[in-house]
Amino acid sequence: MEENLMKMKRRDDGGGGAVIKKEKTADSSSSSSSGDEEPPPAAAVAVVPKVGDKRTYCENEDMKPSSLGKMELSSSNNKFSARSDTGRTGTDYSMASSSSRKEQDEQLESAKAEMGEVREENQRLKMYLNRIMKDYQELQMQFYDIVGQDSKKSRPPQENEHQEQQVEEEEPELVSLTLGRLSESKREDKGKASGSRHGKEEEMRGNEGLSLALDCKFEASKSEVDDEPLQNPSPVNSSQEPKEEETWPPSKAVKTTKSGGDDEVLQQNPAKKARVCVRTRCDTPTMNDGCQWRKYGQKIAKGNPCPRAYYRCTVAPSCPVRKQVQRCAEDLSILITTYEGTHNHPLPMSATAMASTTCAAASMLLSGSTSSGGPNIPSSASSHPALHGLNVYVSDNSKSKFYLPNTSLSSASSHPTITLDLTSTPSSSSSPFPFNRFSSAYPTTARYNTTTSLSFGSSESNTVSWGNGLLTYGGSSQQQPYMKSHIGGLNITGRVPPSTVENSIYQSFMQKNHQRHPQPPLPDTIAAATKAITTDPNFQSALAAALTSIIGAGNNAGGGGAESLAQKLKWGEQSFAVNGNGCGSSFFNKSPPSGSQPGSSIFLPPTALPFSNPKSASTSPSDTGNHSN
DNA sequence: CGTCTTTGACCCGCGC
DNA sequence: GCGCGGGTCAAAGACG
Repeated sequence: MEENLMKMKRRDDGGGGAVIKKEKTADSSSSSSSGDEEPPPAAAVAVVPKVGDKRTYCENEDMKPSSLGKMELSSSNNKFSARSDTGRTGTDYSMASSSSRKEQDEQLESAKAEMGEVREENQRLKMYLNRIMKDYQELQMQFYDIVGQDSKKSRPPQENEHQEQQVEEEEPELVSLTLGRLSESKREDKGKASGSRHGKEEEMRGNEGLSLALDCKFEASKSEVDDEPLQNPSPVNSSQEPKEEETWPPSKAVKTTKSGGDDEVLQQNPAKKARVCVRTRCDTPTMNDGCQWRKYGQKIAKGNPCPRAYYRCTVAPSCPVRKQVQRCAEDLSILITTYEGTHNHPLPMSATAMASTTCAAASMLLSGSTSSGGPNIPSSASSHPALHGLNVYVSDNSKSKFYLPNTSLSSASSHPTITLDLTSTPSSSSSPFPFNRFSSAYPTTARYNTTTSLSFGSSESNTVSWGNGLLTYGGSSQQQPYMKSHIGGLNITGRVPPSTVENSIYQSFMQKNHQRHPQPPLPDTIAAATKAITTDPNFQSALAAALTSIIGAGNNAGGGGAESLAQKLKWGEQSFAVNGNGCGSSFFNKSPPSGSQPGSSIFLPPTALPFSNPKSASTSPSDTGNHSN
């Protein structure tokens, strides 16, 4: 046993560099291949006239450039298509004889009508955006309030032996999240201020419009500053690790690792081996979550033809974190990643988002399971908006059926598992809409269905670390208009006055889309969740991850309307370097060439799923298609 | 040559 | 107690 551990350590030590190297290679390759993944904008672009394209429109006197601009902003391809035809018709009739006057007038009228519609839509969209902005600002303010309160609460020292309780109580308080990554300079500052959480927050607050500092009290005190956490594990954002370590006692690691800490944890709470299951849409073998993983096994689980791959975290030699990666049997495009354990090392910037999310989920799970007392943890799931905006299911394998219909992770041990459904599309439904994701496949637990879909990792076209999760709803690029609603959905997650958001965002969404997606977004659930947001600090980390992901998407936004939207989403966050520098370079260090996907950078079509590129297998390379056993 | 992935074998827990 | 299935190990091959 000891021998093996040492062996492993040696291998892990050496493996890290190689993995990184490989990852970089993968990045470059993927980024270069982004063009291939580019959504066929031909149709959309060809149809959508540019503002300056007067040849198309200006012959029609009623087509004003300003209106055209708005039209373009609305990014409604279908409508553009219609209007484009109209424009061409206008060209024709300018050469027509006066006998066709009536016909021209009719066309003109229809064009005007369309313009009116478009304007209205633009107005609505602008309103949405404004609301989003306002909501965000309010949320930010409340967040700061919460952070302030938490920091005060966390002061009282609890040095008793019951770390489990302590952690569960303190964990939310330990989190100080940074929404939106920092520029290089900011990172430096951050590092310098690692010991002073409040100072850092204030600093960021002052300098950046969007800042929730990821930090951990435990770690911050003992950790050093490092801008390159990968190479030198002295943490800039090491927040998750200590928390997770205490809240997610790794089952196997406890067995194999003789360290006292783990034993302690195990003894304290042997039954609680929380797992966080993340469902994502990903074409690639694994989702790039920013960590380095080494595959150590693969098995075909019963009920799922797709093999399950087992990975160990190799960022640190002794890191007990493991993850299982498996394709969903129902929808092979869905990747199910189950994290178990806690990083005992600083994480790369790109990995903090996922870690914080999973940490929040685990915290939510554990705290809920302890407090609610029910094995199914309904109260936990329903009362924890921590991951609202993601679909969250909580299951305790000891009782309830694991949410994955064809997967049973429960047999080995009692693993309370929380599932973050980051797939925006139903696995089996033809509808690409997240609202429709109520399916029998998830029978057990509360679900927060929102419009938010956080797609982790990098895509072949948008090669980014997971932290650069892209906001996508899994639809085609032609569904871009919905994007705004999705963003609204996210805002709902952080929105404190729920009624406003629900009414504004969801209503708007439903107004626009309920024809195609008649299923309501469970307003009660949303209301409860949003209401609980104000009281649950766990939300912070999930929100951080979510917003970070979205902002990362904005960072990747190439241009056009998406870019402007993304820029607005930055909320004044200047440190998001569009070119992939600064925070973008670190956290979203794999930004694709901007403009490669005009007007749709945020909205990756399903063909360009924002996940790890196959070559980035370094993080978890093996193709799960390989079968063994 | 060193490292990583693959994969068959083994271990262990759980249910019957 | 036995079988099943999940999880892990470790030798061998692959890869850079």
